[in-house]
Amino acid sequence: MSTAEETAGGEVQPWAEVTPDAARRLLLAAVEAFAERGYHATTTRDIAGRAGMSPAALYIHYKTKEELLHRISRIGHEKALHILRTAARGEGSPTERLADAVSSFVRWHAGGRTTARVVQYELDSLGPEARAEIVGLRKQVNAEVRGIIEDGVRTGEFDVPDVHGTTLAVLSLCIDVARWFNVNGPRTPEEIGDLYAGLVLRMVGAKDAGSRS
Amino acid sequence: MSTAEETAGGEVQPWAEVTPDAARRLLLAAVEAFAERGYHATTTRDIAGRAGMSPAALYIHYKTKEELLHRISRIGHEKALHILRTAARGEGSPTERLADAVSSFVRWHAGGRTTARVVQYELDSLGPEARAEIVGLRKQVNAEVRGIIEDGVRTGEFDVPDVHGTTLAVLSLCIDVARWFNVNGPRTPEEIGDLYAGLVLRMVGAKDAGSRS
DNA sequence: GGCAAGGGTGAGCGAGCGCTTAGCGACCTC
DNA sequence: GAGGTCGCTAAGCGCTCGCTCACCCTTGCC
Repeated sequence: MSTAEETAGGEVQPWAEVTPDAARRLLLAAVEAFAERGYHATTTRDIAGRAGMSPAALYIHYKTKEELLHRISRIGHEKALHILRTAARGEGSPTERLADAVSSFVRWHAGGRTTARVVQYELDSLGPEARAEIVGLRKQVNAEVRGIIEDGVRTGEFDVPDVHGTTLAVLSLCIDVARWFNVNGPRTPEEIGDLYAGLVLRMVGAKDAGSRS
Repeated sequence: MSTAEETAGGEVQPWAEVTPDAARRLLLAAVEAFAERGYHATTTRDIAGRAGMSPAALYIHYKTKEELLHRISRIGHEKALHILRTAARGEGSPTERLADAVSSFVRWHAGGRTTARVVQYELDSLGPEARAEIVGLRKQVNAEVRGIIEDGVRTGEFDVPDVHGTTLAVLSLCIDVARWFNVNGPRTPEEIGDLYAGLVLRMVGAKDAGSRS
């Protein structure tokens, strides 16, 4: 299930699209710093320092500190949406597709916790226009999950009295992994993904929820 | 289920213990500001302004800005722990106690979203000693929930292969309510609490999970 | 009335912030 | 080898930050 973008350490590196090299190094440094201390507590001097550059170098590649966060947030959300779409629009029953979606979404939040933290928790640090764009992406994320659940209800595989509320809860459960997951903890992203897929199948009342590991 | 501390607006006001009055007004202003913009993005001038005071007034009642966050975080965690303890150590079957714990815990996160946001998401803004103290409280919170689940497994009411992982997931689900809950949204804290209690009973494989609203 | 005590204010300190500007060296073109 | 371009740096601007300090007003006690 792991893609070519994953390193041995498990951290996803989907930043190949960012060029030139110096801009990518700055963006990576910003992701680390934002994840560790939060957007507002991070200084441009810190970002530039982590990238091995002077503070002024940042402004050659990015207009403002906020543009850095915006770029990170957009790329991250697009990646998350892509992961969910792949699972949601794949073949298989709604049960299989929901399990696939949850486990891969959770793996992304755990394995790429650094990025996921920035993506999920620094939304409010964006300005109004940037936030509006990101909110649009989040609605698409929501729609993908709701789509699978609706499919399962239609086929009779799921028993879900409140589709909207349950969709919200499922996504919420996955997203919060980025808050508590610890790389040095006892569980791998894969283990959390499997555990959560099973829990979510139970939440939607899937017929064979118990039969999965 | 609502306590005397709840106002008509649904926002909990457990700050009666903070005296004198000026100190409480400052703390309340800080809770609002931290919840809206985050600890690091909030200025002491903003806090004092919301409380109708000059910037210097803050330092009569609190040594630093961080002490404000520490006090808020401790009081909030103690309140959350008290809510969970009341449900966990009440009478009734594990199923009833778990449903009670989840619904009241969720109600607190939704209804007192302002406070809950600060309590749950600004932990990393505390210094090492203050954070260590709060982490201790969080472990007690975790233990209460795990205790109920273990009871349910023992009586055979629950079917939980991974007690620690499921405990983590249940708490995570409840806590994340503080991130997304919207006071102007379509659902009341009570509705979310009931919905989540039902979902959690399904997660632990409770026998009568489906029979609850 | 005298006066200490405590809650409050206006002004401002030193530091660090996001960001700008002038200029430098490596490289390409001809 | 002269000149232009690009990526980058050293220095620093204007501003706001957390926090302090000298002073003031109200209150209660004798």
